[in-house]
Amino acid sequence: MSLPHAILGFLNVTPMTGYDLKTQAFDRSVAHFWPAVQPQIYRDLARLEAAGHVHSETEVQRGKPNRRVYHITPAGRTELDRWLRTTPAVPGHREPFLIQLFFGAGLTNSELTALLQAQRAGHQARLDALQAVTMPPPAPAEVRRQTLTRLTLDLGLHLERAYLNWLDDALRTVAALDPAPAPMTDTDA
Amino acid sequence: MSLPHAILGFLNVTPMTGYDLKTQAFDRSVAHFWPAVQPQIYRDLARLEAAGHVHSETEVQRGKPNRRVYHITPAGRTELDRWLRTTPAVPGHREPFLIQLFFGAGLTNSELTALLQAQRAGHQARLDALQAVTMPPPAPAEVRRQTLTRLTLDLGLHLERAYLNWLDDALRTVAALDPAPAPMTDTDA
DNA sequence: GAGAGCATGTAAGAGGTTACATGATTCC
DNA sequence: GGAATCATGTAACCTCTTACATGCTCTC
Repeated sequence: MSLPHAILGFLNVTPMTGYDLKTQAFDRSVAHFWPAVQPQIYRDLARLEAAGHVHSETEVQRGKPNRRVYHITPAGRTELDRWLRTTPAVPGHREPFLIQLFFGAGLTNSELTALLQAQRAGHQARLDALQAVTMPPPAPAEVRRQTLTRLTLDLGLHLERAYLNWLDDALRTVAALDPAPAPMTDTDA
Repeated sequence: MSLPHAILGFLNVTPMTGYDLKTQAFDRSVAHFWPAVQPQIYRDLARLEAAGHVHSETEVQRGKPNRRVYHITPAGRTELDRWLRTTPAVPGHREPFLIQLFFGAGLTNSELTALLQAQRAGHQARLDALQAVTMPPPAPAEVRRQTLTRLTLDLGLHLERAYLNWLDDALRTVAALDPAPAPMTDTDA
């Protein structure tokens, strides 16, 4: 139930269209901890409107498609405010790559290394992207907001660095493994 | 598409029932990077059987419900083997708590601290659970498998420690924030 | 002429969660 | 007497992803 609340959070700052939410809001600020695709944003906007948390007005444009601009309502603001104080459970972490590693005793050392290196490239790219984010110069009225934004970036940096450290450890560990063939199963042996 | 392959991975070691998979296999070894609930396991077993990757036999028991024991088929083994070599994308990370932090400038310092501390408790509990896992004594024939299992545990440890470090930083940062009221929105100001 | 940007959505499906339903045995 | 363990599933629902569909304008 977090995506609708993230939408409310953005609309609470300024009214926007679904398109704006996707390209300006999500993709540029929260994508690293809450990626959102476009059909989902439109669907949740429709639900939020049905619930009375937002309302929309169509702006006619010439030469461009009409814009449907969404505003937060007082009820939406109340809901956002309430949700911001709830305690979310720590989400379960799902890592397909670890399933491969866990069941990968039948792979050769070089196959394992290739898997690890592919992950390494992916996480390095993420770290690079996070490091490329620039924060605007601190404005006195925005210190609180900017500090919290900075913290969300910092978590990404911490986690990606930890992941990369582990990958480097794992690459060394795998390189040191006895390359003796490990049977896929007991019955194969 | 990882859960069916994890099931194949377990059945490749030994035949099991859906119940065994849930209570013996998933909950005791891969839950920290791939939690699975029971209806999902039964559903994927049905799909795997329809695809010819597993087949089942019913064992009649007295005093207990019948057991439906699933075995991997040669086709299932081929599929597992193929999948283990594919390169999975780095999954998007979703953290509801960071949405609260990102939009939490309207909360008081003590409300922010409470949110951080609730997360801290959750992640500390996870770290404790990971540290409580004991590995069996190394058996020569199992070195390769055990090393890979050890690595999956290590990633959990790395990430939970990094998360906790960040939470401690964040708690200090929030404590040092000017507690001046921050308006929820521009229009509220 | 091709591609990017603006702007709206629908349809279909995969994956995951929660609640419900049943029933015997064993342990406290 | 009550809870846990064994063992099967169904039903309903929510979230997220991918593919499809449309059409104009501006820039290269």
